[in-house]
Order: sequence, then structure tokens, then C-alpha cells
Amino acid sequence: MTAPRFQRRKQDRPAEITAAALDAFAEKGFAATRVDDVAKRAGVSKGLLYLYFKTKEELFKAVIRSFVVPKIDALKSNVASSELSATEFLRGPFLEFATSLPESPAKVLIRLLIAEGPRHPDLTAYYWDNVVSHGLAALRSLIEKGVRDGEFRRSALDEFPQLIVSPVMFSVIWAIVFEAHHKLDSARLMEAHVELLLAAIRNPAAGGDPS
Amino acid sequence: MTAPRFQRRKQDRPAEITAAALDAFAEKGFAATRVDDVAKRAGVSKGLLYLYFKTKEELFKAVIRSFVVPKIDALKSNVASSELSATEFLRGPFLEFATSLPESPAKVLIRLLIAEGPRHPDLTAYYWDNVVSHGLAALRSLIEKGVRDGEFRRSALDEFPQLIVSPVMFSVIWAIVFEAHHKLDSARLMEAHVELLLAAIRNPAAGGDPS
DNA sequence: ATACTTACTGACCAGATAGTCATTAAGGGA
DNA sequence: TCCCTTAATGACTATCTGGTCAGTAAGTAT
Repeated sequence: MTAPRFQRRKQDRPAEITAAALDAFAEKGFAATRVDDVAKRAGVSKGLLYLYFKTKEELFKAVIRSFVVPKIDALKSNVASSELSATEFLRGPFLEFATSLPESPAKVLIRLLIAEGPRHPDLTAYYWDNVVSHGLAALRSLIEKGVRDGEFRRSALDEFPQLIVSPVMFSVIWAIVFEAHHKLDSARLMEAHVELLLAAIRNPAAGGDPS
Repeated sequence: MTAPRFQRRKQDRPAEITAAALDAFAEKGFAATRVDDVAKRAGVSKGLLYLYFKTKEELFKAVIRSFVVPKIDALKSNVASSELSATEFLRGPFLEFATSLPESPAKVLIRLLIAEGPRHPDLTAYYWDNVVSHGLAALRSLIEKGVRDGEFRRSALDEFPQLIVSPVMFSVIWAIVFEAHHKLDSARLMEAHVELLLAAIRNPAAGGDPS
């Protein structure tokens, strides 16, 4: 009649453990997080955790990877809906993405990457290959399309698409550091950014803009 | 005839120790740095370190403070040289400041603040009071001046001066994470940013711009 | 029922490290 | 030259924690 002391759920454990680890890392950072604490949050013994992840570092990497992959998929599906003009894309999907990021798990990932990245070259390489390079390429082609269609003039954005996303990163950092005491309305910040950007690169030779 | 085993240099020790600590933190981050290692780098016994700093955390805070203060002074003296027009200021002193930051100790401070800030509310408060709020105020008054003088049109920058510095922060983060494998020419990035910014907010009613 | 595989537990250990303190000696004053 | 204050040392400890492993019991096949 006694409830079983545990269940065997080989399929689900890894995901549950990485989720618990993300929570813990979000609160304390990697180094200050105890493996025992992660195990407790996942409702699992420390021994089991070590059955699925060889070391604490492996766990760390698995956390990054497991939350990066879905993010990329979301990004790709966003870019796929590209019947929009470049301007519309910036005001629509891009703005939405940029606004949601500072409140998503990405915030934690970014903190971890900044804090621990320099000690994990393979991780930053992975992140570069799977996220940053794709993101930059997408931005570049977006700008290129805008220019081709006559919406945008040529500008330094060709070379530095980073300028499109730097306020996004800024918002995330702000949220990490000042969240508690100095809120930043990142939605409106991003709107302002997009409008400034469009004002700067709009092709003066082309038809006017309704705004 | 034997050289003395140590010298008593009460005045210099704290600065030497915080400098050593900055180096160590830059390499390993706060949590992974051993107090013993800091002491060795400073050429001092661990016991002495604890004579000047009550705990490792106190040392951490002292490091942040001791490198923030000079940075602020530099900033203030920069702003003081304000016979320049707003446009000239952005293209001159601001650009210089923005370009130098990613290679300065500020890089380390920012990494530490992102990594450990959430666990040290008093530190982020200090940083806010002494750096961020002043910086934002300076940017606001710069924009205001530009508008007053007819150089700039009113824009969202009034409300979000953060947009002026977000690429600076971006450059710093980039340097922290991808330094080794994907250099970013932050000088040219910042130039591009300033020109885009000016293109966006230049007052169309005013006299043209030579560029 | 019974035997068998293996997911899971939890007590344990070895190494590391923040912080202490009794002791030493530098260096200035009388 | 001899004190005497205190800057500085370094050995020591209490604790903490990543990682191990012998044993336990959940589930499955027969």
C-alpha cells in the first residue's frame, strides 16, 4: 500500500535536470551552484544526476545546448515568414523577438555565457556556430533585401549588422544587472531603436513612409 | 647582510592587492579565484590580505570601487571639455571613450558586474549611483543641447539615451565572449554607429552636414 | 510468482579553500 | 643600541562539495 519511493523515468530525467539546473544557475551562477541543489530541485538524488551527466561542467554545457536549440528553431521559423518587406519585418517579427528576449531564459544563458564563456572555449564556439553566425547572416540578408528593394540606402549596416541587435543585448544586460531597482521599458526602447534605424537608412529616393 | 624577508608598506598594500585581484578575477571570475592566488600575485601572504580586507567579498567590492572611481573622473573631465557642439562631441570625445572601453579594465568590471551583480545588490546600487545615472544624465544633457542649438530634431533619444551607448556595451560583451576567435573592429563599429545616429536625428531644417 | 535488469538512492570520501591566530621581525623613536 | 608597536607571515582548521559506489527496489519478461 505504500507509495513507491521513486519512479523510473529514464526518458524525462535529463530534461528535468537541465531545467532545474537552469533555475539554479539563474539564481546563483554556475560556480556558486551546488550539484546537490540542482538534484534537489529536480527531485532526484545527486547520484542519479551523475548517471546522466559525467561532471558538473558537462551539465553546464548540456544546459546551454538544451536551451539554445529551441531558441534557434524559433528564430528560423520567424525568418521563414519572409513575405514581409524589410521594413515590415523590422517593425514586426524582429521587434517582437527583441522585446521578448530580455524576459526569456535567454537572459540566463547570456549571463552564463558572459560569466563562464572565457573558461569554456568550446562552448562559445558552439554558441557562435549555432546562434551568432546564423543571426548575423540573417540580419545581413535582411538589409541586403531592403537595399535591393529600394527601401534602404546603402549604409554601414552592411558591414555591421550588429548595430541592429546591440540594443537588444543592452536590454538583456540591463535586466540582468538592474532589474530589481531600475526597470527599463524594453519594448518601447526597441520601438524607438527601430524607428531611429529606419530614419537613418530609409532610402530618400524611394516613396515616403507613413509614419 | 641578508635581505629583509619583507617590507612594511601599509600605504601601498591595499592598491597592490586590489590590482592583483583584478587580474585574477579577469582570468577566472570571482568564484573560481582563490584568495591564496590573489595573495601570491600581490607578493603577499594570505594572512596579510585578510588584514586589509575582512572577507573575499569585501575584497571583491573594493576591487570594483577602486577601479570605478578613476573611470568616473576620466568621464567627468571629458564632459567638462564641452565647448564642442553636440555633433562634434559625439564624433570626438564620445567616440574615443567608446572605442577605448572594450580594451580597458572596464571590460573586466562589466563582466564581474554581470556575473556577480545579482548577488550583490549593494554593489549594483553603488554602480548605478556613481556611474550609470551620471552617464545617462550626461547623455541626456548632450542631446538636449543638440536640440536647443538646432543641430538635432526631437527624437526618442530624449527618453532613451541608452540607445547612444548600447553599441559600446555590445562591443564590450563581444570582446569578453568572442575576443579570441572573432575580432570585432570596435573603432569602426562605433564610427558607423555615430554616423547612423547622426543621420537619424540630424535636424533637416538646419544647415547641411559636411559629411 | 520468480528471476533479472537497471534506474535510482544516499552514505561516504578525498581534496580544496575561506578564514584564523600564534609567532616573527621590520623599522621608527628614545 | 635597545625597545616596542604593528605589519606581515604561514601553518592550521573547520567546513564544504564534487564525485563515487555498494546496495536497493522499480519495472519487465517469462
